[in-house]
Amino acid sequence: MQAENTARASQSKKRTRIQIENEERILDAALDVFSSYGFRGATVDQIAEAAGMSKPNLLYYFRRKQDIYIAVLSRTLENWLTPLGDLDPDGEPEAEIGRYVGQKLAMSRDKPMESRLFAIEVIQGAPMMMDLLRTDLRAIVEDKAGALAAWIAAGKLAKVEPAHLIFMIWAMTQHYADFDTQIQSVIGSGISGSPDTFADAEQAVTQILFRGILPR
Amino acid sequence: MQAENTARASQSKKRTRIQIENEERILDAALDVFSSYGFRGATVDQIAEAAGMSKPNLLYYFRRKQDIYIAVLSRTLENWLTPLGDLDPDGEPEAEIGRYVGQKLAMSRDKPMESRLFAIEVIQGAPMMMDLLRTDLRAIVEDKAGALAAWIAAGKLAKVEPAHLIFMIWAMTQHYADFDTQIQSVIGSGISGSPDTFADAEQAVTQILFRGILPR
DNA sequence: TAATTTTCTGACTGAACGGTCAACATCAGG
DNA sequence: CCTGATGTTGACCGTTCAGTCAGAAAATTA
Repeated sequence: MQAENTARASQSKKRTRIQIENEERILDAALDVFSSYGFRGATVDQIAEAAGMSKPNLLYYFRRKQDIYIAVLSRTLENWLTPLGDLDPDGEPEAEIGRYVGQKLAMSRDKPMESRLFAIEVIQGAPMMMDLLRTDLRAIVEDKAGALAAWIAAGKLAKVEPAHLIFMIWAMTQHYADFDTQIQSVIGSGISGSPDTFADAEQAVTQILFRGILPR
Repeated sequence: MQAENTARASQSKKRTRIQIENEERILDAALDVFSSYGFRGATVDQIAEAAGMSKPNLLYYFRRKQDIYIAVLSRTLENWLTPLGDLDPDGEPEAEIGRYVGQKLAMSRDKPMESRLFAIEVIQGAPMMMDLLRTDLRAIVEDKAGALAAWIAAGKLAKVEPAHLIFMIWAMTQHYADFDTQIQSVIGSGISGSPDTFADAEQAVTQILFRGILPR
C-alpha cells in the first residue's frame, strides 16, 4: 500500500508504547467511521472523537486524513486476502472451497466493517486502491483461478470460468456483510445478530454453490 | 419516498417544459455524482456542473441537497423493483427465475450507476431509505418468497430458505455492477465494456444458480 | 531530579460547502 | 409587443472542514 507508517514519520527510530497504543486506537476508530461514510463523507473530528482524543493529537500521529485511510486499508488488506491464499491446489475442491466459503462467511459475520470499507472504496472506483487491485489482487486471483481450472480439467468441478466462480463466492459471502441493513429490514435480523440467520445463510450459500459446481 | 416534487414546490400548478427538462438533467447528473461519492461525499456544485447549470439555478428546482438525493432514489426505485414484481408464481421456476436473473444482469450492464447508488446507500446503513426497505422491499420479498416456497413444496426447487435465495440472486447479479472496478482490475474488462465478459458472467451465474437449485 | 524528548491541546486559518438573495433575463399568453 | 410569470445568475453568508502552530503537560532518559 505504501510506507505504512506515514505517521509521526520523519525518520522515527523506535515506536514508543504510547505511539503503538494510540495508532491502534486511531485505526480502529477510522475503520468504524470510514466504513460508515466513505473517505469523503468521513471527518477527522469524527474519527478523533471515536478514538477518544483531540483532533490535533490525532493529526500528530497521522498528518493527513488520507494517511489514516491508507493505513486502515493496508491493515485490513492482509486479513482480506489471507483466506484465498490458503486455498490449496493439491487439496480436494469440496474441502478447500468449503473451508474458504466458511471463512468468508465468518468474516462477514465477525468483521463486517472491513468488508464494507472495501466495498465502498471499490464501488466508488477504488481511487486509493486501484494499484493494489491490479497487482496483488489480480495476482492471487490468477493464481487460484489456475487451481480451479485444474480441478475442472480433472472433472472435479463443473465447467465455470474460474475467475467468475471466485467473484460469485465473494458476491454471495460478502453480501451478508455489505447489505446487512437491507437483510435486516427484510427478514428482521442479520447474520451478526442471529445465529439462526447465519445458519440459514450458510445453508443457502453452500447448497447453491456446491450443487452448482460439484459433479453430479 | 415522499411528495416526489419537493422542487419548485410551493403549490405549483403545471410543470413547464423547461422545468421538466431541467429536473431530468439534474436527476441524471445527480445519479452520476451520488453513485460515485455517496450523499455526504457529493457536492451540489459537482451536480450542478454535471447538469450544466449554475448552483443557484439547480437549487431553484431542488431547494436542498437532500431533496435531490431523495428524488433520485425515488426515480430509481421503480426500475429496481419492477423485475422482481414480474416474477409469476404460476409460471415454471426455471423460466421465471431465468428471466429475472437475465433482467438483473442486463440492468447491471446497462444501469450500473443505479445499482451503485443503492449499494452505497444500503452499505452506509440506508439512512434515507430505511423506511422503504422495511415497507415496500420487505413486502415484495415476502410476497415472492411465498412463490418460491410453493415451488419448493411442489418439488420444483431444491430446499433453500426463499428469502436467502433472493438475496443470493441479488448478490450474484449486482456484484457485476457494484464491483465493476474490481472485476476490471482482475480480468481486464467489466460486463459493460465487453460482450465476452458479459457472456462469461451470465454463464457462471446461471450455471451455478440453476444447478444449485433445480431438481437433479 | 534535571534535561530532553514525546505527547497533547486551544486557538487559529484558509478553503470548501450548502444555501440565500436581489436583480437581471427569458419566456408564454393575451 | 407588452406584461406577468418563470428561469437564471453573481455575489454573498454562516458553517464545517482539513490542517497548522506555539506552547503546555507528561513521559522518558540520564
